[in-house]
Amino acid sequence: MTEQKLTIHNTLSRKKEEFNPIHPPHVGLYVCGPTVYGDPHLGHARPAITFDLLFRYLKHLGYKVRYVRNITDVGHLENDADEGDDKIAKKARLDELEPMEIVQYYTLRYQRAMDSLNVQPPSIEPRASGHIIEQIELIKKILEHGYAYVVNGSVYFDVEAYSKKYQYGKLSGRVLDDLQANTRNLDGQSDKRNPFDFALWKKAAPEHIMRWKAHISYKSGEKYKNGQAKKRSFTSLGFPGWHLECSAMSTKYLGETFDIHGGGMDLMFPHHECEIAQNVAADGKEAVRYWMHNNMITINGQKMGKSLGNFITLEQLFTGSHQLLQQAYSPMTIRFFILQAHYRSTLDFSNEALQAAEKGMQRLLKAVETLDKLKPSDKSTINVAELEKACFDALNDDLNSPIAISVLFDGVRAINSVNEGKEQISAADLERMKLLYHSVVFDILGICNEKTESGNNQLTADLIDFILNLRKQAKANKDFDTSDRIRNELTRLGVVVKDTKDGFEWEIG
RNA sequence: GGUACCAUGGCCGAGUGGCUAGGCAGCGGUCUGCAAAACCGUGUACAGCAGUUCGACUCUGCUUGGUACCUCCA
Repeated sequence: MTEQKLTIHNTLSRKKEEFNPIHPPHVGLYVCGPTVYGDPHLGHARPAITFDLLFRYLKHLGYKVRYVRNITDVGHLENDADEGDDKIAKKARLDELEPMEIVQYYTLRYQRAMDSLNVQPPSIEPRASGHIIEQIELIKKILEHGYAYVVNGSVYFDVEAYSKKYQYGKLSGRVLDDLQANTRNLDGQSDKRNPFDFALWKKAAPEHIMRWKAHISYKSGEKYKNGQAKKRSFTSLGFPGWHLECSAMSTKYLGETFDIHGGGMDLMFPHHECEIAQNVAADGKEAVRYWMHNNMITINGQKMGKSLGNFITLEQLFTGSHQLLQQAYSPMTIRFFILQAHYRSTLDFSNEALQAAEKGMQRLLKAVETLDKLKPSDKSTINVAELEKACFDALNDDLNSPIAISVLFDGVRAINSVNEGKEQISAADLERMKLLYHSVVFDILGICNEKTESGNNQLTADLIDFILNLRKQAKANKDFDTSDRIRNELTRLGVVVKDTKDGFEWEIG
């Protein structure tokens, strides 16, 4: 369909690169999912929708994609100090619930929100807690290769040792010396040799409610006099470090090397940096070919984040129940809003911007409906091929959805002009146009028409049609008192009446 | 403090060394009993200063302002 190939921006090289999968037609895609200890918010929607677009587009291009998006349900600490709390354990303690109750509750809330945003479920959605064994195996390998050390039952990654051979910080552009100088050291509390070391396994205090027994035996670097490697072993009741889960699960489901790893830009350091280090330390090679990072959503120019307390949950957005919101915004409005900005730009939230997105999307969807009503002519005065090319060129250019959408809007004007008889379209071009809009709008951008599915059943629809036909009669008889009364009453009941050339339209608003 | 990034018309938001992105709002028009809706048309903006260039919003330097990461965050 297109001559141009898909290029994607690789964070590693900071350049757009042509996308070539390792084992075509298969593509392995891993994206960092949520830590399920709170309601999903607008920030969660961005990576989900960004990588949903990628997922959908790769499939459109004919690739067979295995998309893995994890659920973090253990190991994500409140802070990096040794006394750091596990987020889920903490929430569980506060609410007097089993940690897995918290996990279950928020996982379902997340999935439901993603569903309403028309985000397709990933192929595999693994949980960290279900992969403790894999994570312990990984720790063992890293210990045997000499890039980790054991202190008081906890295991830490030895960044300094790793840096002698490999470049720690290459993804985020950080230099070890800077890290050394600038990392906060919480005085004396730490078992770590260096403040920038990170935990692979944390020994848990007895009151810690989420912990697993790890029995780790490994060949240490030390040797007996006869040359045999000394074996060491220890048992520790604890839990895995946050960064470990993604390394373990991506390797398990996508292999030691795979194509694309995505996530929010805020995860670049330290999370993804640590992930690279863990994979290299364990297997001697980097796992990921292309790193993709979406930018943040801002609110009044400031990052929206859980820790900043300025986030809006998706439910609040859908229902309009937040002091910053002037109205409710439908899931599709949110989706369209996010797609109207490029995924690597920050996107500023405002009521005005969301309202603009809402109206724009309605215009686009209306035109897609109009497309089905168009009458073909002998020839075309509009260039569908050019439109199509511009649209796919944009998508191929690092998923430039805002440009693709702007091209679609050019087409909207053409569609409306044909409808008004100002332009003409041939039967073949009309088919091509329909195919283009259906595949780009519905399949790739994943926009669906929400209007039709609101709770109005057939009886209601028939009744409203009946009443409006009475009004139409009244109008024909110039009985405007009656016609206005009907319109006003329907408006009061929430039915928006729109007069058209040959009759009326209505919708429940 | 260190390291990045950004600065575009009323708002959101693309992009480029010379040729109008797009959406929303506004304005003008078509339609209409009125209104609404819908549709059509319409806007030369690119933080400031200096430099490179035939030509810069786009390249370079400086200034100012802002943001992010360095601690958990999508």
